[in-house]
Amino acid sequence: MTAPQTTPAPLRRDARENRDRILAAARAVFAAEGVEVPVEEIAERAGVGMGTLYRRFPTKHDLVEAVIEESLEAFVVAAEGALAEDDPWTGFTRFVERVLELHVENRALREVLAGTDQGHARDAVRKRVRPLVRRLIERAHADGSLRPDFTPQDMPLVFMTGGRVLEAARGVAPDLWRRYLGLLLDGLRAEGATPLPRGPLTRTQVNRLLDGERR
Amino acid sequence: MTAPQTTPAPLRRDARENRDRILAAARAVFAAEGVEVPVEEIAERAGVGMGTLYRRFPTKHDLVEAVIEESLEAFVVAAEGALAEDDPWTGFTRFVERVLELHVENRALREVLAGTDQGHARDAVRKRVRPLVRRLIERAHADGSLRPDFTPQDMPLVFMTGGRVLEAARGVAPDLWRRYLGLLLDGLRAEGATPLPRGPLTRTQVNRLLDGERR
DNA sequence: ATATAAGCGGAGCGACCACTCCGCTTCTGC
DNA sequence: GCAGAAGCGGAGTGGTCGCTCCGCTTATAT
Repeated sequence: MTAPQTTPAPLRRDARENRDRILAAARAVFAAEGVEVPVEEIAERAGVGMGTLYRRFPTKHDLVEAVIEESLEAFVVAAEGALAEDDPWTGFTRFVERVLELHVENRALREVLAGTDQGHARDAVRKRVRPLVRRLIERAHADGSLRPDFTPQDMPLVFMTGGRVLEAARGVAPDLWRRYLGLLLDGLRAEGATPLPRGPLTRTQVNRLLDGERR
Repeated sequence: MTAPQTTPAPLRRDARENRDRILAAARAVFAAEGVEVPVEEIAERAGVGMGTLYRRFPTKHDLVEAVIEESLEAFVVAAEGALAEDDPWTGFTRFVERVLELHVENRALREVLAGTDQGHARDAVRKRVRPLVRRLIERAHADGSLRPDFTPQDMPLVFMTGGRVLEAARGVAPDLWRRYLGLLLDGLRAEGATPLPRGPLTRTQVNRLLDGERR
């Protein structure tokens, strides 16, 4: 077996151009309309046939993954930027804010992050972001700004709910999420925090939740 | 024209029984699985054919309306119960809590309330609940427990986000919403409230949001 | 130039779902 | 008990969407 050395064989020039056009179209359409759009719309916009699209991306999911991977990078950048902030509370809030801003620009991003459709790219990014988020939270705990019972496992609650407001108000008041976030963040401050009626999820539970509990 | 006097003509006994069985099946199935279930599943469970179901309820939407109407009543009851509470803050929180408890029991309820699929029954209930909620909020403002910049137009944010947590965690931790609600409610207290980055929606905007901004 | 592998487009397939049509059955008033 | 209106079931229709198939076209190496 000489298997591992699999170079994918170079594409013909026209094929490569078409691939690029497909990716560009998918980027634009997914960001603007979300991942629910029919594949045909992307093929049309890219000026190629269905056959061409499916030869390059055997599955709609593959196409989504390819496109979303780039956007997910911004997620990591947001976390790094937030850690660069001097004040821990500011860092924490900037991170949340920045991530939600990314969701505004890119509808597919939210659907993939919040959705339950497995996804290699998504998992990889989550793994990279996790330690950064942990430090963000630890710093804010340490300086007494973030309520001590808030754990990294609570982070999905913030993004899920913020994203929900965003999506619902899109087209009526695209920045309503900022108001909601203001309310929630006041609840995340250490000052005036009240005991919570139940503990956080375990890491395992978070994963099961994000992967879409087995049906 | 002798129009207005339209009595709907009484059903034959067997027809009436079938109608009841359809409603019972729909109630159970919608509550457990949500409104997305195929109509056929309800027909099957009721032991009737598609023809029978559609003669009684010309549209899936009609069936949903018929079933949801009863559940919506509990919504009004929750608001009344909350007003009976002596302490305004307790009343306010009990209301939110009770509504979310209703969502746990009935998946369709959330989809209809949070969804954007018009709905006569939904609108009627909203109209009835509105003054109750206003009083609930005014009371809590007056005694200084609820932050003064929280308005009735912010209420949908609470239910939308609470419902989102509920739905996401269903099957992993059905009561996770209580933890989330604890965090949010701490943000709704007057004590320690911080200025919000943007004002509330107008009533018109709320309506447009709840009706699913024209597409 | 030409052979050939790589690439192409788009009609069509299969699965799903709301909804309809119509020949047969059953209740009910007389 | 019987006529006829009311009711019934379930195969079929039309629309959507992901994905496939295959006869034709085109880049490229010689």
